[in-house]
Amino acid sequence: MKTPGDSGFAFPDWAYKPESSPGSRQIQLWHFILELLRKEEYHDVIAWQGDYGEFVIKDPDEVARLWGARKCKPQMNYDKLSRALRYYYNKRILHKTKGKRFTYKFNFNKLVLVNYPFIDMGSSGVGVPQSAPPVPTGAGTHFRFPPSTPSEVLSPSSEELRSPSVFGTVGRRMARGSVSDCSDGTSVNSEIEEGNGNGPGEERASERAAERAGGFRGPVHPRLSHEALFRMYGGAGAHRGHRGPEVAGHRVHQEPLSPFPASPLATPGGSAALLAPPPLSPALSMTPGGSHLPYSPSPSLSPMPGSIFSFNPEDMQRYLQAHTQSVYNYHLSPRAFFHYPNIIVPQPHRPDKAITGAERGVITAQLPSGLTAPPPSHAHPAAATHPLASADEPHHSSPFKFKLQPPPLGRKQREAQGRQGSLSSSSTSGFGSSLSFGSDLSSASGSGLVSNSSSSGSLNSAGLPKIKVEPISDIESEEEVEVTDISDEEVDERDEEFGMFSAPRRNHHHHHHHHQHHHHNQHHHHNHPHGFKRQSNGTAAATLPYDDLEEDVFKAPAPPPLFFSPASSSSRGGPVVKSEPDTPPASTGLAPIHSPSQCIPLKLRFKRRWDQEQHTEEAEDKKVRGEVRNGEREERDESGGGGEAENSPPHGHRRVSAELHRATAQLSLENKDC
DNA sequence: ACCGGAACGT
DNA sequence: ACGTTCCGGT
Repeated sequence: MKTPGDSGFAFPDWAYKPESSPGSRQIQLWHFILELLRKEEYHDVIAWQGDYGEFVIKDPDEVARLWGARKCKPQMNYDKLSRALRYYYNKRILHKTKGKRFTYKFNFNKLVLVNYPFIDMGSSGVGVPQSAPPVPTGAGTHFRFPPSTPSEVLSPSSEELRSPSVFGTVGRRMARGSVSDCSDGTSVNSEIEEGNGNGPGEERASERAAERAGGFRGPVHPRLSHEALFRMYGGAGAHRGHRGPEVAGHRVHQEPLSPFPASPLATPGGSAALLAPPPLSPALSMTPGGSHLPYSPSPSLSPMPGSIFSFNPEDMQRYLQAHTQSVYNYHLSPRAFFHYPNIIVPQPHRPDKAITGAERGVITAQLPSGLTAPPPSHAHPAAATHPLASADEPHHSSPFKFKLQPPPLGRKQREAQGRQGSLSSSSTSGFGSSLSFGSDLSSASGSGLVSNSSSSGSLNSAGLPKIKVEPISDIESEEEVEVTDISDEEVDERDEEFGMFSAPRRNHHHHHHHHQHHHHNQHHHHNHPHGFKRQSNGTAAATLPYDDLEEDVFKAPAPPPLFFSPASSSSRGGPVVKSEPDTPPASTGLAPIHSPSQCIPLKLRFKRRWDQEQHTEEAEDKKVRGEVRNGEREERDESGGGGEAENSPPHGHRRVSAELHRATAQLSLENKDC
C-alpha cells in the first residue's frame, strides 16, 4: 500500500474503521496521529520507532501545527497537543514511553478489542491479517517490526504493499478524510496537508518534509465506494485476490513499521500455530449498505453494550474466530469472551479427558440450535478451518506467558487476612516455590488459554503443559508469577509487546507508596493493585474499592460493597466454579448472570497487563468515569469476571468501551470548515 | 519534558 | 466526549 506516499505501514483496516462510528464526527487526535504515521511524507515529523506501537514525534512543533491545521486551531502547540495525548492515557489508547522523549505508544489491546469483533480478520483471506499483531512465538525475531533499523523496514513483500486492497483503499480514504483541513471538503486531494492548496501558507514545512522524504503523493482516489472501503471480507472486493494461497504462503503483510506486522503465522517455521481465521464466507458483508450487518443495528450501531448481537451462524463463527484469535494473539484475557453471547468457555476439567478445546485453549461457540454449528469437536474454529492451523493439532504453539493470579479472595476474607496476618502467606515470599497449581492450572486450561503448545507432545504425564513459573519482576505485584509454557522449550521474548505496559516502568511508583506521607487525599497514591496482599491496615478501607478492581481482575466485577456476598469465599482454593452469589445479578445493574455453569474462575492473568497503570484506572473512576462507568466496568481486564461475564445475556452486554469504539471509526468524515 | 487538574468550548 | 487552554508541580 502504501501509496507512494504512504509510509509503508498502516494500521490495519480495523483501526480506521470509519463508518462504524456513527456518532463521532470530528477527527480524533489519535486517528490523526495514525494518519501521519502512515505517511512517508511525515516521517521526519513523526514515525514509528521502538517497540510495537511506539512512535516518536520527531518534530513536535510541526505535528502540533498539523494538528492545529486540521482542527483549525492555529494556536495549537505541542504543549496542548500533548495534553490531549495524555488524556489518552486514561483511556488507554496511548501511553507514554518513559524515558524517551516525545515517544508514545499505542495500546493495541484497546484498539483491537474495540474494533476487532466487527472486522474482518479474514479479510484478506490471509490468515491473520495485518491486524494481527505479532504474537509471541518462538520465532519472535521475525516479526520485530518496528525494526530498529529503518532500513530493514522496507517491506518484505512489496507486492503486498502495492496491493491497494487492504490498506490502500481504506488508508487513502482515510487519509483524505482526516487530512482534510479546515477547508471545504472539496479538495479531495488534499492529503494531510493542506499544504497543497488550501493551507494557509504555513504548510511549507510539511511540504518540505515531504519532499525530503521523497514522498509525493499519488493522486488520491476520490471517494471510494463504501464497498471498497469495507472490503472486510475478502470476498467482496476484489482485493488482493489473485494471490490465492496466500495464507499458506504466508504472505503476510509485514509492515515493518507497523505495529501490526505480519502475523507470526507467516513464520516459515510455521512455528506459530495461531488461530487463524478461516476463510469465511464472503457473504457476510459489513458493508454499511449491506444486507445485514454483523451486528444488529442498535441505536448505537455499535455492538457494544446495550446492543444486541444478532449474529447469524456465519457471522457468529466469524466473529468468534476473530475474537479467539484476538484473544490469543493479543493475549487477551479469556474473559473477554464473556462479553459476548454464545461463547462458552470450557470448564476446567480433568486432564485425563481427551484434549478438548479447553486444553487447547479453544473456545467454542454455541450457536443457536438449528443453526449451523461450528466445527464441533475440534472446537477450534480457527484451527479447524484455517489452513495454517493444522486442524488436528496445533503443533507448535507459541510459548505463552501469563501471570497466574491466585484465586481471588473474598473480600471479607481478604480483609480478615489482612487484619490478622497482614500478608497472609506472605504472598511475596512464598511465591515462586510453592504454587500449587494443579487446580489452578487446570483452571487455566479451562480458561481457554493455556498454551496450546503443549499440543500433545509436550504434555506431561498429567496431561498438562510444561510450564515454568516464576515471579514476575514487577515488584508491586507480588502475587503474580509468570507462567511460561516451556513445553516446546522456546521462549519468546516478545512477550511483552502488546501490553504496552511493561512492568519496569512503574518503578517510581514505588516511591509513592512507600511514602507514608499522608498520601493526600487523592490522587495517586499507590495503588497496589494486587490487593491480595495488601490492605492490612485500616487505611486500606479507603483503597478497598480499588483493590477490588484490580485484584480481582478476574472475578466478576466487584459488586458494590453493599451487595457484597460472602459467597465469594469460594474462590480461594480450588477451581472455583463461580458461584452465582458472587455476583448479584441485578444489583449491579450488570447483566444478570444466568448460566452458572459457564462461569469459570479465572485465575490466570496474562503477563501483560493492560492497564499498566492500574492506578490510572482506578483514578479513572473519576476522570474517565463517564465512560467507564458503571455499566461497563470495562474491559480493562477485559475479563469480565467469571460471573457476569459469561452471561452476556442479550442485553447485558458489557460495553466494550464504546468510546473507543467510536473513536476508532470515524475519521472519515470530513470536517467542516473552520 | 511531562504530568494532570480545572475550566471551558464544541 | 474530546479536546483546548492554562497552569502549578515534578
